[in-house]
Order: sequence, then C-alpha cells, then structure tokens
Amino acid sequence: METRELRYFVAVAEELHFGRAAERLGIAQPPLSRAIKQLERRLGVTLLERTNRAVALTEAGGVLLREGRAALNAVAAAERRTRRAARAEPRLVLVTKAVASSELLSKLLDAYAAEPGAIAVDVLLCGPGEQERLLRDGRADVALLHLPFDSTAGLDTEELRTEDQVALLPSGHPLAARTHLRMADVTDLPGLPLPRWPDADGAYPDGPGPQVRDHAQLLQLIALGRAAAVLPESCRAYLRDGLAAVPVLDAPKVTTVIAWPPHSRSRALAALIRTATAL
Amino acid sequence: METRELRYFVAVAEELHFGRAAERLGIAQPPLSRAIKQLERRLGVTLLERTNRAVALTEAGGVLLREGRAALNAVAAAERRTRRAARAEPRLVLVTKAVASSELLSKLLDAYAAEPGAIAVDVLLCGPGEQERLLRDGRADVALLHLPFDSTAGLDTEELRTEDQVALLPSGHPLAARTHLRMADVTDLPGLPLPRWPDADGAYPDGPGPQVRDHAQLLQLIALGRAAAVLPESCRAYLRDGLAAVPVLDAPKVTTVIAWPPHSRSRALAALIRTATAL
DNA sequence: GGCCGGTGATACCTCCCGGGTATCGTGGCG
DNA sequence: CGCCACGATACCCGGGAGGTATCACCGGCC
Repeated sequence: METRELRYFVAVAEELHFGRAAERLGIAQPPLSRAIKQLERRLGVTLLERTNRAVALTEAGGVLLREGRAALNAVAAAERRTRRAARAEPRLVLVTKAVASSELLSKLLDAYAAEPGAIAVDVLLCGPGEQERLLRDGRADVALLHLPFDSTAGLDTEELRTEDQVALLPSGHPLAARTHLRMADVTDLPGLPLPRWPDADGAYPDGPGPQVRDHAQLLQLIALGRAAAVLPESCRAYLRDGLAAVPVLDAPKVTTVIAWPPHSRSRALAALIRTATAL
Repeated sequence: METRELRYFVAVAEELHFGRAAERLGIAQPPLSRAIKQLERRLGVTLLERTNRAVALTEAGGVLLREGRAALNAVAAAERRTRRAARAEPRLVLVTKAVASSELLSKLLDAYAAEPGAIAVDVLLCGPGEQERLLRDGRADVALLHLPFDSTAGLDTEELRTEDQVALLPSGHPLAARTHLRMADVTDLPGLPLPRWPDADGAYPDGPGPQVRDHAQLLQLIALGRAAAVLPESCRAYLRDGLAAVPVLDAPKVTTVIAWPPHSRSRALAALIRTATAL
C-alpha cells in the first residue's frame, strides 16, 4: 500500500464525497475513483458503500481510516524528524499546555542547559490534547503531560511529580475564604460555571461554562467573577489581584509526566529526560 | 514520501550495499540508486555517505532508518487490520510468550468466552521480545507482557498481577533443597549457566549459556542439568520430574500486563481488556 | 411523469516515471 | 599495473497516474 493511496482513501473517508475529496487533494475526480477502486481490489476488501447519492464507510473502511491516519502520521513524522536531524544545529522541541506549571518547566530548562552537550530547546505551547498529535507527527520531540487529563497512549513516559489541585475563585467569592473545599462545592456554583476547553478538532463541547482558549483568558474570566476552575496547585504561581486559590481535598491528584515517542531517544533527548527525572 | 521509497531506503540502510539491497528488493541496482538519490533530493538531506568502496549512514540517515521502519510497520499494520476487519467472522489474536503463565491465560480465555458477544480468540505463542513487533505490525491485537522484561513503549497497558520469581533447578542440585535463594546464588552456578534467548533479529548474544528457543527446550535443559533459570512463580505449573523451584528473594517482581496498540479498541478488544482487568 | 442536476463510473488519451540493460568511473588490492 | 567490485550514468520501454469528456443512475421538482 502506497502512502498516496492512503492519503486518497483518508480524504474520501473523511469527506464521504469523491468530488470534494478530489478537490482537497488537488486532483480530478475520475483518477480518485479509480485509485480507490484499485485499492479495494488490491486489498480484496470493500471499503466504501456507494449508492448513487451517498458514500458510506464499511466496517473495514472504518478500520483503514483509523489505522491509515496513524500510518500517515508515522510517515510524516519520519520525514520531519529526518529533515530536522539534518539541520546544522540540532534543536529539541518541547511542547506543553499553556496552562502548565511554568515553574517546573523553567527549572527543567535551566537544569538541562547546564548539562554538558545540551542543545537548544524550543518550547511550544499548545491547547490541551494537542500535544500527543504534535509528538506523533514529528513536530515535537518531547512533551510535558498531566495525568489523568492527557492520554499517554502510545508514548513512553517518566513521572516527574504529583500535586494536589486547588480551586481558583474570584477573591471576593464567599468560598474563597474557606480553608478547603470538596469537588461538590465547586462543580455547581451558581453563576460560576467551569469553563469549556476546545477538543481535538477545535470545537467546543456543549454546556454552560464560558469558552476559553488559553490560560490568560481563564484567569481573566475568573477574576471577573464569570467562572471558576480546578487546577494543579502549581497554578498558585499565577495568582494575582482578584484571584484566590483554595485546596480541593477530594480532587484527583495530578501527575506531571515527561513523554516522548517510543524508540526515538536521541542523545540529546535522553539527556533531557535524565535531567527531568533527576529534578 | 511514498512507502516504496521508504522500503528502498530501509533496505539500503540495512544492507549498506546497493547491490544486495536491490537483490533483496527484487529490482536492479541502477533504479535503486536513482530512487535513493531522488529521495535525498526531495528531502534536501544527505542520507548516505558513499565512498566508492563502502556506504555509511549519516546522522539523518540513521533517524530515517529508525522512523522509517516504524512508519512501514504502521502501514503494514493498517493493511493487515483492514483485511482482518473484512473477514466474515472477526477474531482476536492474542500473543504471549510461550513461557508465560498458562493459568492466567486460560482463566482469561474462559472468562472472556463467557461474556456476551465474545468472539473467537486465536492464541499466538512467540519468543521473548517478539510480541511488540507482532502488535505493531498488525499481526496481533493484544498481548500479555511481562515487566520489566518486555518493553511497553508505544502501547497501552493495564496491569493484571504481580508475582515473585523462582529459580528453576535440576531437582538433584544442592541448591534445590534450599528454602530460598538470592540472585547472587544463581547467576554464577558452576556448570549451570543461565540460557541465552535469541534477540529481535534471531541472533543469539554471546555468552556461556546454552541457546534456547522455547520453553520446552529450557525445561528439558534444566532437567538434564545443563542450565538453570529464574522465572515467574507461576512457572511452578510446569514443574515435573527432575525440576525444582526455589524462591529467589531479591529477584525483581514480575508484573503481567495486557497490552494493545493505542487507539485500536474495537468493541471485542475492549471487552477482552475489561474481562482481564476484572479477573 | 419527464426533465434537470448532482454524483460516481467509464472511456480514452498523454506523458511521466519506475524499471530494465549496457556501460562508465573510480578506488582498492593483488 | 591491471583487474575487479561497486556505485553512477545513459538510454530505452511500458505501465500507470492524471486529465478531459462523457455516461449511467437516481432523487427531486414543477
């Protein structure tokens, strides 16, 4: 199976429309029809159910869509990492959520920079759930993830530290004076809904809370008395006027892990991971 | 990058010889030279250092070899899983080491078979270290692995149970009468070396011990007084005349995990995993 | 109910590129 | 010094990927 065939199939499977898929691929519709048919013949498998008005995935087609995307990611990652390896001065790309503990990160970067043979590290900040994709398709080398929120499926990881969570509230709020809270106290505050983050495809789930895209927005909304949030303890570093943090006793512990694609330990990456676990 | 180019490059990178690589690929040498050169031009990266007598990988070439193998595996897995998904009656393929605890496995298979909607499970036995490859290239759906021996890099896992290790000795051996042992007692027994297992590419590492390929061979060798081994406790199930098992107090605990490729949870696989964790 | 429009399939052409054979260039080695 | 091993180059051929034109099918609509 050639990657060209996979790209074509994934396009059709996503659009469920040969014409639009062909346009997206920058080719005409007939060659696309032919390519898909040839792919089906070579596999000996029907991937798409075509009625004259609609295209639908078969069971096997669904499998190939899922697996094909992963395979295309792997190919793209191979290409990107090869290109990057050839650059004159190698760099590491570390990706983490914008919300993450900047204190741990800066300690890590400082400690790594002090290592002999350390190379430059680019820090990439992204929204939640995006890190895994960036690692997978080769745009990033290593990530800081937060369990249990992020999935480590298909990655190698080392635990760095575990912390409790606190509720971030407007400082004037009655609960802000309490010494501790429970999840039940925070989940259903009148007028203070928990915010909604965009999911993998950039859409927001339904619900009451305000839509937020980054950490600054979130803090602003909380300070304005329009939202509350439960965040790892280290977010206390971001406390400022108008914000209060109160421990939430029964919130799940948050574990920060360093994660990297399996089998991709270059010397530089190995050194960074060693530094991180030694912190 | 097309999979054809990747296959060609991997062949050359492994052989470090255009002629042999071409032969392996079933094509002539000139088109192979051309294809590699074209790949290098398109990537803008020198992958191979050719002197007139020898071919060597560059840094970037090494990266592409590693990543390219992974990508080719992913493509092959997509193809195999699609073919399998199209078969009339779906089956699950479970792979485990031949050495593994047959008792846990048979409990798992029985429990799963009793589930509503259970499908047939093929059990594949293989040598150590082979499981990951089988999962990765789509020949298997799920594996039983043993930490810390097997790598779970790039797989999703759930822990099933943890057990101590015992030394398997010929029953006539002086140590066989002891109530317990330490690793130091076992690693350097005169005349009873630990066996050598083949590694990923089928070759045996250098060393004194006899070469073994499967569990039956190993037991036979131990019973014959030609080897000793340290194995998980559950291997007591295989004890027979001529064999004795003695606990090894400071041997690392062995954790059996069920592992599967990330993001590939079909309904049947999810049910099997649920059954396993509920055992 | 016949016509239209949207959609995928077919027919047919072109041209690129992947593959083959023959040969060259070069450096190591006897 | 000449042979040989090996990768590069030159050149040719055929298949197949891609394009255009058109067909076949069917749902909807007046």
